[in-house]
Amino acid sequence: MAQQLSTRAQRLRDSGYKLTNARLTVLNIIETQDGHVTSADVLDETERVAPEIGRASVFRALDLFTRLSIIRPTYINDMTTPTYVLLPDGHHHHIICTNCDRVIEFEDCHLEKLERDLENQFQVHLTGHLLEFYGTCDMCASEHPE
Amino acid sequence: MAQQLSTRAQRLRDSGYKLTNARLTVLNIIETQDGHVTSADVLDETERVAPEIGRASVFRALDLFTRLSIIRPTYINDMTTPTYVLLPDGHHHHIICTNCDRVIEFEDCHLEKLERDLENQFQVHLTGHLLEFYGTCDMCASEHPE
DNA sequence: TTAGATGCAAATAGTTTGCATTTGT
DNA sequence: ACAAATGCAAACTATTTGCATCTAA
Repeated sequence: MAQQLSTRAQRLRDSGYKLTNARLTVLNIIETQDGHVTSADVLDETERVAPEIGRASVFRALDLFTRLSIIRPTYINDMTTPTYVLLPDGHHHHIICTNCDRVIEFEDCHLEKLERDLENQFQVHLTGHLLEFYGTCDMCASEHPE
Repeated sequence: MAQQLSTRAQRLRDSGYKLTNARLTVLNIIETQDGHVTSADVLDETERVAPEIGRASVFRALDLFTRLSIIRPTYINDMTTPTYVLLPDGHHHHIICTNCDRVIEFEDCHLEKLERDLENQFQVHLTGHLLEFYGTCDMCASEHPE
């Protein structure tokens, strides 16, 4: 297991979890496809890259990463399978077209102040956030007669 | 079908969808439990209230309401089943404790300006948004040795 | 050394489908 | 009247489980 340790991998270890081949492989896949991945994407890629890793371990890793706020499952276009998004610096933002399911990512959210206010108000310690806007994109607006 | 038409029901009709018993029942269930519901919750309640409504129609309704930004599926504590949240005025905000899965809702998000900026920047028409913060709540902070 | 993590394959759930029938408009 | 939506039950698909084995620390 001679993979480089990403910051996130170190975070895993710091939280007391073993850096196993399954976990590092899954993490690496998610980081490489940096953006949105479904469990199916990860399963396929894992199968290709390291077929000895079992399906269950992939799900266990996704679950663990979610609890650590490394990724976050959301529903993009599929009711059945979540799409996992990396929370690069603890946050992620995108616009989802509810007509064609296209995803547009954007950077600035200006939520730092709100985050601090909420921490004070509710006495919580916040580690990340996800902001999703829904609507129709330009292509759908023009094509769509309805 | 002598139910009162909620604003959302009218929105359904205005969008050209039929106001069927299945849809109105599901919508009513979600509005009544106003907050978070899983598909299982809705299925159970539908079974209780109107057993003649088929499972498939419930899912079809949830899917339709999602596309209309009336509700939005999210992951609260279950990787497998989405929790649907009402987007009361097109938006919803909450804090999820990644340790105990408690959900804290809050009102103000001050995202109106960002929303308008994004509409201009990407030429989209936005109908709603969801903002989730992740972290640990006060109770977990005190109990948690780790 | 040993608790924690894995891989496997079978079991479980959750959701979708196809189609004849019904229903809102 | 008739396209749209439904209910049903079977088919699917995604995820989880139990357990013997393995491995990172």
